[in-house]
Amino acid sequence: MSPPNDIQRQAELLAADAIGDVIEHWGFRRVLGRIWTVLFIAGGALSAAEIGERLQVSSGAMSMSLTELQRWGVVRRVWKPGERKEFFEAETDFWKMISKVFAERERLIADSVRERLERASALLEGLPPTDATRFSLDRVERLLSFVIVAQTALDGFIKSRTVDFSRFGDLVRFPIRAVRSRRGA
Amino acid sequence: MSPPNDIQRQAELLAADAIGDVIEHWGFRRVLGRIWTVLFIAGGALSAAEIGERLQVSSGAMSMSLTELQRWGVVRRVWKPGERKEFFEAETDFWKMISKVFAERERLIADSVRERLERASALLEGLPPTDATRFSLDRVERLLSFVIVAQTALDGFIKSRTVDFSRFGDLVRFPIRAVRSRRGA
DNA sequence: TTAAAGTTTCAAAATTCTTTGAAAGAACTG
DNA sequence: CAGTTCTTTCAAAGAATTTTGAAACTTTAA
Repeated sequence: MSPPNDIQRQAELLAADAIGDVIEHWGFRRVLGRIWTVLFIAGGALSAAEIGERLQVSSGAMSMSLTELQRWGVVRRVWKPGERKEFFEAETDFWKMISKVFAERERLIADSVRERLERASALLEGLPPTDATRFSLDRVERLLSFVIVAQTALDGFIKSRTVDFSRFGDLVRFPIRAVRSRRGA
Repeated sequence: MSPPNDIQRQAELLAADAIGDVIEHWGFRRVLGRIWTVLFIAGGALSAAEIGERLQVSSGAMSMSLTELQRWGVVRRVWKPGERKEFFEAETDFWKMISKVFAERERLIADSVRERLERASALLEGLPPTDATRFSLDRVERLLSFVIVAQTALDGFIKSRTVDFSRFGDLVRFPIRAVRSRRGA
């Protein structure tokens, strides 16, 4: 019979892999989810070496992954008195993590996407207005509106934990100017 | 001076790349977003060859990408009378696309994740109940609760276009049994 | 200051993902 | 039916991402 410790580790890995998959489906590296899960289940702070051993991850990868997890605000670095090495613990507030990750993600691409769509729109506006260019322009502006509406909705969600996307339909049904002017209201 | 067509194409590519980036940040291949965008801006149905030419994508990649886009329900295949080849057009209803994609994503991993977390939980329940195993068990059950709450919220969002994640805090504050039993209520 | 312990960096290796293009397969046409 | 056109498949190539591990760096303690 294997010592209880082994079974506990096995359960831990099973859970870590499951959450790793979830995290991967949302566009992060699987190992980030696995590390966070090990810390979350452990409860107490663990050293990088300890985590690396349990998950079979090299010291280099651990260092990089832990830095990244901290950037996303889902893992904290802590020091224990008398101990030389650094320890890490998981953030346990799910909402905090979700909102931070959403906010960070948005921040990373929002501006560049809007800037490019605006540039595309400007290019089309500079063209002689045929039916074809007017149509394309309308479509590009719909994309831009969508991006703005989605960003606004996401911001609201982060602030209030609540979203209502009912107005999304407007992006299909109404002339684009009407939708966009409503944004501030 | 370049003919207007070139500028229109340039604008199209600019927008396609921008939306490609958005889509990539949400875990899909960039080319899927680029193809959808070209179709969306074009409005009318285009052939695979036509799209491939505009985006510089091989016929093989086009075929695979278009199949995938159809699986996600964001592009439709259409036939034109008298034309031998197939044409494609973009779904334009943003909400339809978002909800379908969320639903499909969830379907793909939900069961396997829950099954593994339940297995981990069962393993820990089979262990002699020390403080350590009880703690780990609590944490694994919190993860399972979180996954269930998130899935329920996502399902609700897809149905009603509305989410309220206020209860998320419960996953941190309350004993886990209380949170999970509340689920049905 | 030196040694020890621990962490970070980064080039190379390994792995995974994506694309290509040729061949096979369908579907239509005369 | 044979030829033509178009689509799909898939093995190999290419690209991108991730991981490793050794060297460089940092911090602490004596």
